[in-house]
Amino acid sequence: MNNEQNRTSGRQNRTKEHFKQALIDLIKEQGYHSITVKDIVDYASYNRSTFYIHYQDKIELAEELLASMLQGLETSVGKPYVPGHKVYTSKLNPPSFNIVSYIYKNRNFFELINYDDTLPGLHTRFPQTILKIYQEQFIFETINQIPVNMDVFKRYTAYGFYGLLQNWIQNGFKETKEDFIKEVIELTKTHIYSVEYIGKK
Amino acid sequence: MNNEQNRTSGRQNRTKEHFKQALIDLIKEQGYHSITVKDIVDYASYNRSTFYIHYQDKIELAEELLASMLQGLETSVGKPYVPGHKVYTSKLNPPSFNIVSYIYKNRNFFELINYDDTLPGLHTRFPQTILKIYQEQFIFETINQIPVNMDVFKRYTAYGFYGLLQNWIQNGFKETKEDFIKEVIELTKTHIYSVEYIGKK
DNA sequence: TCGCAAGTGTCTAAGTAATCGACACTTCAT
DNA sequence: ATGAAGTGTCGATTACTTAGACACTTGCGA
Repeated sequence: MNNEQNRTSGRQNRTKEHFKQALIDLIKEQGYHSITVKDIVDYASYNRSTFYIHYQDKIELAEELLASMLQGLETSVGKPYVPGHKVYTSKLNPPSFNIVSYIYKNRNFFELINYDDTLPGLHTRFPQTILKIYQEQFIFETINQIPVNMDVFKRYTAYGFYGLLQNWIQNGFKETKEDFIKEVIELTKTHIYSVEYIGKK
Repeated sequence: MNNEQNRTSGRQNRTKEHFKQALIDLIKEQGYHSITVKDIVDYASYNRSTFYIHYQDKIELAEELLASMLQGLETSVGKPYVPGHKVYTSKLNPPSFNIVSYIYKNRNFFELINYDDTLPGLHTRFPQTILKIYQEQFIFETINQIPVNMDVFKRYTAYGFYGLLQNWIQNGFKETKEDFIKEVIELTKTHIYSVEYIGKK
C-alpha cells in the first residue's frame, strides 16, 4: 500500500535473505557458535556495516531465520482440516502433505537438524511447531469410531510424524516427496481406519 | 588495484551471481526456452531495468553462466601434471581429482545436464572442456611402457572419464566424492599400470 | 602479565546500484 | 484486429551499501 515501503522492501528482504542463506551454509561448514559477523558478511559479500543496518547481532539473525521458517511452516498448511464423518486414510491428510512439501522446498534449511552445533532452538521448536499445527489444524473427535482424548492423540501422532520427517531429512531426502508421503499413509492405515468429526447440527 | 573498481565490483558481481542462480533454478523448474527476462527478475527479486544494466538479454546471461562455470573448471585443475617415470595409478591424478571437487562444489549447476531443455551448449561444451583439460594438463609419452598416440589416448580417457562423471551427476551424487574417485581409480588400475614422461635430459 | 590480533557495535559522508515509470516497439493467441 | 504479455531503452530519483574510523572487548601466545 505504502509506495515507499513497497519500493524498497524488496531490496531489504533480498539482502536479509542473503544473510540468512549465508548463516545456513556457514552452520553446515563450521557450526553455529564459531561463526562471526565477519564470517557472515564475507560469505555473503556485504560490508560489515550493512549487517548492522539489518540486524543487531548474529543472534537476532539466527532468531529471525528460525522464526521465519517455522512461521512459514505453520502458514503453509492452510485451513483447518475437518473430515466430517469421512474416512481419510486412503490418502495423506492435506495438512501433513503441505508440511512435507514445505520442508522439501526448504530442505536446505531443514537439513540443519542434522548438525549438533546448529541454530539455537531448532531441535526443540521444530517438533513443537509440528505439534502446534496438529493441535490447531485437526478437528477430530473419534478415532475408529471410538472417542479419544484428542490432546493426547494429537501429541502422539504429531511426534510420530516428526520422527518420520527427521529420518527422511537425515537420510538426505533419498525418498521422493511422493514416496515419503506414501510411506506415511501406509503406516497410518495399519492402525487408524477412520477419524470422525461430530458436527454440532 | 583501482580503488573505485574494487569497492563496487563486489556488488555488481553479487547481483550477477543472483541472476545466474535464478537462471539455474528456473531451467530446472520450467526449461530454458520458456524462461523470460521477467521470470528471472521476479525470481531473483530485482527490477527488470536492473537486468538490462548487466546483460543485454537472456542469451548473454546464459552464455556468461556457461562460460564462467567451464572457465572455473579449467582453472581449478591447477598446473600441468608431469609424473616423470612414476607409476601414479594408486591414486587419482591431481587434475581429475580437482575436476571432481569442482563439479561437486558446483553440483547445483552441473545438474543441468540432467535436463533436456537446458543451457544451450552445455551438452557439447562440457565434455569438450574435459577433453581440453586432459590435452593441456597431461604430459605423458608412454602407457605401460609402450609409446602411444597421445592425442588419441587423451581423447579416449577424457571421454571415458566424462561418461563416469555424467553417471555420477545423473544419479544425484549418491556416491561421495571420495567413493567416486576411488571407483575411477579402481577402473583405471585394470588397464593402466604406469604412465611415463620422457624428459629431455 | 603484557601486548597484539581479531572481533564488536556505532557513526558519517559519499558513491552508485537499483528502482520507478514511461515509451515504442514486437509476439502471439483469441 | 485487438489486447495481453514481453522486450529493450532511458532519465531522474532514491536509498542501500560502502569505506573508514572510533572505542571497546576478548583471548591467546610470548
